[in-house]
Amino acid sequence: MPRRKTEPAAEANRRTEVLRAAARLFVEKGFEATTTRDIAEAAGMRSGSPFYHFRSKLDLLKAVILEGLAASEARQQAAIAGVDDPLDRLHRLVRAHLGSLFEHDTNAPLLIGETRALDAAARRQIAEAFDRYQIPWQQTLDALVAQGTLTSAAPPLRLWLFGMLNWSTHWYRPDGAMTLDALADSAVAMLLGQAPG
Amino acid sequence: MPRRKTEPAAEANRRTEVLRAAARLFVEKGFEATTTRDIAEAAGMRSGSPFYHFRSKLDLLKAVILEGLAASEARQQAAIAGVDDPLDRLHRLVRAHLGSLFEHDTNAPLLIGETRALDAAARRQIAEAFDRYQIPWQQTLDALVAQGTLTSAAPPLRLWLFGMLNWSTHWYRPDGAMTLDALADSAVAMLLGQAPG
DNA sequence: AAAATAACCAAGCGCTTGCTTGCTTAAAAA
DNA sequence: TTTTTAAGCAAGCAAGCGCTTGGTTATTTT
Repeated sequence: MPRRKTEPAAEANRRTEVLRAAARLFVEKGFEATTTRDIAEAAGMRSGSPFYHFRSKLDLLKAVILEGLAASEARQQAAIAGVDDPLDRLHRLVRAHLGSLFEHDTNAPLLIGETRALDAAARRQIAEAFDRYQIPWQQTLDALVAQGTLTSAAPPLRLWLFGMLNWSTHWYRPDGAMTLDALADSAVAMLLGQAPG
Repeated sequence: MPRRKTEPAAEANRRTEVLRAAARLFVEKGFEATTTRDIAEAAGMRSGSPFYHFRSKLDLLKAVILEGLAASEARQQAAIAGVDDPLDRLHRLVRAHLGSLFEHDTNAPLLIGETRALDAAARRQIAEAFDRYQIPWQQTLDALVAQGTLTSAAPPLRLWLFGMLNWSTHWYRPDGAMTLDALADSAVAMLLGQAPG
């Protein structure tokens, strides 16, 4: 029984609510520290009910990461569509990524560390999705080299960049003095060697 | 009964073996996913024995992080002792930090994320230790600004740098083609804006 | 030699965990 | 109107969890 008789047929899948609750808790407390009871309660259900929508807790983790990553990818595509200038593109990529980390409710990149718990097949699938996500980054870095703004775009550069952005979740607070735009500016300046505008 | 009658009085504290085993497992599988039985087995004990040396699993985590951090600090001090040139100092700081991440057996920086599990008092204590660890970094960055090698050393710069190094644990493999020295070179080059030597 | 201590082991307690099973009911399909 | 389906709930099971307790033995101290 759908626990609400009102709202005729509109409301979207209840599965999504479980997914969102799980994503938030996984990020907040970590995968292992989050119980399926926590998730059920956060979604307003009884303890066994999430298992109607997901076969196992691991399955739920996999879905959280993959669907969250897909959302970040969509956000990324929207941010750079039609933008040709490489520096502008880079800035938008950085800003969109930080947005996925701090603004969105399903921030997948944070959960890379939790993939430990998954089996090899799931890990490979997630790694492939991450690789796809990073393709526009490498292309943009290459373009910056071609126009002389950067001197080299060997693969480690992209990984350094990606890493420094992801780690910012350990120190940046969105409600602090620094805006997300300023954070993005700072990151780009760091990459370009503090050559200020 | 100390399980070995040989080795008269030499062998160091058995506590240390528990600590090391815990450190390795916490890094490998994460704090929550590691059971006290895992730790006991890795140290060659029965399941309850670690609790002779540590009051609780959380206490063990705290000790792993604090003592690991102290070891990294010692390594850091040894690396920069008597070195005056700022760029040389920076390079040594970076190299020593990567060494703590990949070579040492108790690599504390990786466990920052696991402090979630600890109470506020322990977290504060660890944060203070981390702040101490970062003091030489900020000093060196300031010196690089003073000599004109960097244009700015505002606090985010140090955090970006620290973050990109720490995140390298997600992609760098010490047994791969790239040596740790080369990795350190690459990181410094990234910070200086790819101005190659 | 006697007493104290350090460093465990063997056994298990109470609780939490992921997950299952059988039932129920609102809504949709026939 | 009857039947089927989607979406749960109530209850609980077996395994695993952190941790305790009471004893045991090699070593150290007195």
